Amino acid sequence: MKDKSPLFQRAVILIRAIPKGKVLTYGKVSSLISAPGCARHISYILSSSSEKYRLPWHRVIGANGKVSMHANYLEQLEELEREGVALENFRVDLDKYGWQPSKKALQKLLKGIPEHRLK
DNA sequence: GGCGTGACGTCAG
DNA sequence: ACTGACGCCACGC
Repeated sequence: MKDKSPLFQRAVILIRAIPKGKVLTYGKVSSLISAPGCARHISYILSSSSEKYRLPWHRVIGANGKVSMHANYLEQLEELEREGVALENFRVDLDKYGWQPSKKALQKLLKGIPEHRLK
């Protein structure tokens, strides 16, 4: 994906803003940046650019709080536990650890970055 | 410009 | 609660 893409930029900013000890799901990320349905794309961003942009990629998990299986998922489990996120059998309690940014905070974060134009 | 693909989501059984 | 089928959509070949 091009780094210029609004979808990409918004995703990167949002992911970087996830507080320590909190998590977001792929679907939540996509809807928060006004690109619902693009959950799969979030995964692409993480796998391709988490190093480059120093993303806290371990704080992004699948629906229902389930950690996705990927090359570094073991590292992800360690990171989460280190931040105090309890894991029970590859799962996180979203009610407890799910991040819910306020509308205001969200606006501030994404200020100046155009929304991705959905088809 | 068509076509397969993915660190996903949802729903049925 | 778990599994599989199917839907999804921008990217990249």
